[in-house]
Amino acid sequence: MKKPTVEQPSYHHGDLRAALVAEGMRQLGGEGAGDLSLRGVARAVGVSATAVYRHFPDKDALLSAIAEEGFRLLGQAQRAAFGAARGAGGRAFQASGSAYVRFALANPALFRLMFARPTAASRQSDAAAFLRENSAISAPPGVDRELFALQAWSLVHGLAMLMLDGLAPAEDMLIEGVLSATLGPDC
Amino acid sequence: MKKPTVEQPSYHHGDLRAALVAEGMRQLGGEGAGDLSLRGVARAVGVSATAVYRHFPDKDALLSAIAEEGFRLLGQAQRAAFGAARGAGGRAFQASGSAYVRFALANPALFRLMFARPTAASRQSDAAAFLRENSAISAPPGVDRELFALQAWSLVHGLAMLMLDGLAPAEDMLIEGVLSATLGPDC
DNA sequence: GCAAGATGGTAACAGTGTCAACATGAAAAA
DNA sequence: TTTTTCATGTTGACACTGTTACCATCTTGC
Repeated sequence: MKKPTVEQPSYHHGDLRAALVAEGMRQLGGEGAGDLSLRGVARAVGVSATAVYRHFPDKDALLSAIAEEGFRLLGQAQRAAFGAARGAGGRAFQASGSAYVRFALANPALFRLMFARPTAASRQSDAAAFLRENSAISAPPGVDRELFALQAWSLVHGLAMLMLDGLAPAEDMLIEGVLSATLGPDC
Repeated sequence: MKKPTVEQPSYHHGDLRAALVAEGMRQLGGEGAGDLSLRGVARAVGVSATAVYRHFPDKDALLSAIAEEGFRLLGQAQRAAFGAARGAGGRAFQASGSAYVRFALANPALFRLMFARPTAASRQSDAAAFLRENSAISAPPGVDRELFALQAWSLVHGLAMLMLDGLAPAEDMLIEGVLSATLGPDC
């Protein structure tokens, strides 16, 4: 019996876990509103609400998985921006910071979700690790590198949050202005 | 008929709106968990769930009122720290920033609530106004004051959020370190 | 004193997260 | 191949939530 590569409704879904995470990302995508419901994503995937519990112990676990995927994408965006700017010969670290903020603005609901959970402060390591590495590279000589990293992270994270909340206008020029003022012209 | 100053159960509550906001603050207080329920605060106040709707059009309005009160307290804490530090002769602006972060750490749930609503980016003016005023005073000469204000705000807000999320250890020394590094030794 | 409006309560509805019990199908054991 | 086992998906139910329509009570201006 051949494996059906086309969509063919069957009792077993195949890879429900991935589908749930993907659908969750989709519902949060764009300018999407705040909270998604477990039943909602299950419905969208075409599966019963309780089927989710075969793959996640509870709703929070599903949200955490989605957040994790978000952190993966964020790290990826940062790396891409860093590489591109370094290739073009300048301000690579600042470029990665700017990518951080732009990612938040492009995926507001996802970004909020990623940081709105006191639980599970473990798996953010991807984005965090990137920041630490590259801040070590980009730190001005003579300053504590850990401190510089935290400072840079605080700056971009705070700016992203404030813009998301509408407390600062979400303009690209403003992002560059704030970042270059702190990170210095040679980052 | 004299007005009873002691607690005496009566059909009409007296000042239910204020009581609801107060109870909401109380439930969010301390290390308190995430979200509070409309029915929950109503129950705690000793009133029916639907009585809330005589004072707030919906749950979001109640949360907004609580958030507003939070902003009032935050501004108050900042002002106090600023005044005290100036009296003691130094680093007043940095002190207000440090107060910002410490407020967030002392009231995690409230702080999250305050900034977790895309709606109503209007009434934060209290804390925001304070920041603008005093950053104008404290800005180093020759830099855009609006930009300096936003930069400072981003830094403290980001630091507060990261510490709340457990992505940076919530240590007082670290706060001072991050703030003094950016705001300069003469703020 | 009385009508009117502000403030409170009850009952109900749709929607949610979650659990227990059952159904199905695919892979392991015979 | 047949059988057993186990991961995966379903149905039904429960307690809880925000919200609405309607009824009860108190306060107050005439």
